[in-house]
Amino acid sequence: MNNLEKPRGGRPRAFDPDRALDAAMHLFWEHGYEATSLAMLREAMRLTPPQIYNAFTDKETLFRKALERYHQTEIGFALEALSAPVPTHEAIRRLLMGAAETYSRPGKPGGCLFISGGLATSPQAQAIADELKTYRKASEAAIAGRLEKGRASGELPEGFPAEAFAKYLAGVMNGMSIQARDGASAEELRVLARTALAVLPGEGQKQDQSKD
Amino acid sequence: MNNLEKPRGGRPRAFDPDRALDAAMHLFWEHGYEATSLAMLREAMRLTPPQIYNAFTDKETLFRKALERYHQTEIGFALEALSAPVPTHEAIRRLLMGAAETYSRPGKPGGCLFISGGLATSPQAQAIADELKTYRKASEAAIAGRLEKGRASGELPEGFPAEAFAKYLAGVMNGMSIQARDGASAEELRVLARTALAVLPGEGQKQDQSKD
DNA sequence: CAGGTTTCGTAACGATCGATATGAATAATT
DNA sequence: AATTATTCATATCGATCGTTACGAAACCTG
Repeated sequence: MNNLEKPRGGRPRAFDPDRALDAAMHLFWEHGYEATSLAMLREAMRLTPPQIYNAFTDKETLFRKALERYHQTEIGFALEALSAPVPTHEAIRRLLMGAAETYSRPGKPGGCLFISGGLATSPQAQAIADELKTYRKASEAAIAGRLEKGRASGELPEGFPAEAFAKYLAGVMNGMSIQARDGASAEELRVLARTALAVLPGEGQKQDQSKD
Repeated sequence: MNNLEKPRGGRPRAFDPDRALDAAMHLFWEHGYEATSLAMLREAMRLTPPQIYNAFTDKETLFRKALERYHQTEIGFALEALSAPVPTHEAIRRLLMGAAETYSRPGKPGGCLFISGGLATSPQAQAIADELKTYRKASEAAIAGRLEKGRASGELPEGFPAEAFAKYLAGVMNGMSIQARDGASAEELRVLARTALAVLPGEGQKQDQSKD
């Protein structure tokens, strides 16, 4: 499982597994798990089928590793925002603004892989759908954790419904992902995010639609 | 194209096309366009392949007719809400609350067919993805139209950004669709909708989270 | 250099995909 | 009754799906 493990011998790889995984990730990001065929992967990764299967076991394992890589390389903004030593409102603002940028980055597929990867799947790919759902639920839980922290510190009201609010914020981010896929620009997503932020207590509750 | 047109002769159909189309619609709703195979459709519609192809031309046409039927039979709440002779805030409230119910109806697939039907597709199904996007954009435009009407009538402020707000509301509904697919209950979706509504001017701007 | 190990390229596997050819069966029309 | 039109059921089409034998090639260890 570790890329750093040295083999005891044998013919060396003629390709960089991480670069190949990157190509696969972008393809899954664009077309989803099931709609991405081995033929497409073969062309994008510039590998033969046996090379893919030797390095990544099978299509499902390749997709799971693509998810891990996406989590590590593409959406670090989320953990950064939620763990930054800033007020709760600012943390959530960074989260939504980061999503606005990340979901509409030029040269990358629009939206979030955790959604585009497979929302409605065939029964055979149910495990993949479940895996993606797990990632989405983890995001929602992370938001809830940050909000509860804000409530504990007194930034948010006593009876603030952290979980319900996290479900709202996660829902907004999911919606942004779809809007991004439908062509929304980074600026449009920022405006959407700013509107969504207006319901969160803190930061003086400004209701205007002017730019930052 | 019309179900009411009488044939000049020939053997009569041994099935009800509308019931068969309903079965297909639910299957597409659950699994999306590409992940729904003819074998699955054959079983759910209780028809043989030639029956399906004779009545609906091909899989793509069947899906498009399923979209039309979904639009007519499942999401009438949207047009009702937006065309009802009620204040703007109430119209939008009905829209979001209707979505909360419709996206989590027992016995039906979670979420909205216009999203679950195919968000990320193979290149061969690009036309289907475009068609779904057109439906989503039409929804957003309908919301924008209702908001502009509210602005024109003086219910909303002079410079109210109807289109940007419509993009926010459409995004929230898209997010609700995904939350519904991830198992959110009608009540959870109503809470989400109520939170989202708080940013819309009118109705006294109440910020509490209590039930209706 | 011989033995062991891993990856290489070529070719093809069985399963499933969407879609159809074929001819019998059932209706309205003449 | 004969003709025409449409749907029926059976069987199967070629293409693509994910996956894998197979043997040669390229490295490390002894």
